[in-house]
Amino acid sequence: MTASPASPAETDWLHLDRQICFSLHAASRAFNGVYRVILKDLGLTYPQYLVMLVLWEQGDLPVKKLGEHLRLDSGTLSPLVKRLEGAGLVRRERSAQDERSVRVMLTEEGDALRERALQVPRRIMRATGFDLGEIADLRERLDQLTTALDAAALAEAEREAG
Amino acid sequence: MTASPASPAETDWLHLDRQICFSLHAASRAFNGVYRVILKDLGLTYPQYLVMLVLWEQGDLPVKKLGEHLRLDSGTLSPLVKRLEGAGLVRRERSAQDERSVRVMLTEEGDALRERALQVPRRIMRATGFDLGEIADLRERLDQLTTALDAAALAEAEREAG
DNA sequence: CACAATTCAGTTGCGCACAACTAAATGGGT
DNA sequence: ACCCATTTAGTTGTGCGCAACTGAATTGTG
Repeated sequence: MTASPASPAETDWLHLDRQICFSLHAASRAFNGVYRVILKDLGLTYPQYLVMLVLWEQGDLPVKKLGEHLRLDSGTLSPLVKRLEGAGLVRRERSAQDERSVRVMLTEEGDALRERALQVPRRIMRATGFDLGEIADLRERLDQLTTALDAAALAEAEREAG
Repeated sequence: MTASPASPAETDWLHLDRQICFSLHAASRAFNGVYRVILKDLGLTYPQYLVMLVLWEQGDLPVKKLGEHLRLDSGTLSPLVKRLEGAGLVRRERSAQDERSVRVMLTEEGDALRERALQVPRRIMRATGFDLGEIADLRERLDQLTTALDAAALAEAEREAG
């Protein structure tokens, strides 16, 4: 078999793919792991923390809007919000104007948790070992990747349907 | 509380954190989504594909070694491998030398699937819109991140225990 | 040799992600 | 006014990830 330095041989693509998807998969889980440890103090999981961050920043929101901010659907959010409600951090209230809509509102306790959460981001930053610039750069790449991937997934899905 | 213009005010950290963890979370799910669509042809999920990639590359392996390659424990791997076995892609065989160990081996069908999987990496590459160099660069950053995060999670866990 | 500690696979329980579905409320078109 | 498509939450089922545990086999130590 001859060497092909320009583009990898057919077979090597799988090896490459293994490296790439493993890296992202592992990074995501590692991130999740650090958040899990740090958030244990607050009694939150990582996705629950994401929901709380949105509520602290945006104020009360209907489930639908929450889902748009986080790209999560009701299948994920409904039980998650229910657990936050069980923890006393959040109330749910069906809208009077539109009875389909359910507004998720911070309780006093949920609002108070924000103070304790203020320490989280710096502990995460320290854990990454990255500075602000590196994080911003990584974030930009990831967002770029996400945009491209979402578009591609849509195209693939349509290729199948249409 | 005095203002500190050099670094963001206490409150802004949460906003920043929201952006960062959302970006990684979203990228991971977007990646997963593209793989899901593309792998549907092969009848594999994304983590199942990862396992198959390792087996195609390394040959038969005990569950333990599989877990080391993928950083997954038996709680995740046992049922996953069982499903691969159910799909006829893999056999499990308890080692004669060490009866604790279970060897995961490709069936003929599992080995044959490799041919059809060869098309996957390039479809993924196309979906990302990145070239080889950009992907390699991103991969390097992610690995760097994972290493730092794993070390930090360990340190946090030890801080708690000790 | 005997006994304790360790290793390995598997199970259970919980939470998340997502597809597919249900049910109720709303809004538009005729 | 009526019907129908759409919107919004929620439920169900499947699979992954991880912690905590069980049970069997192996290894190390006295």
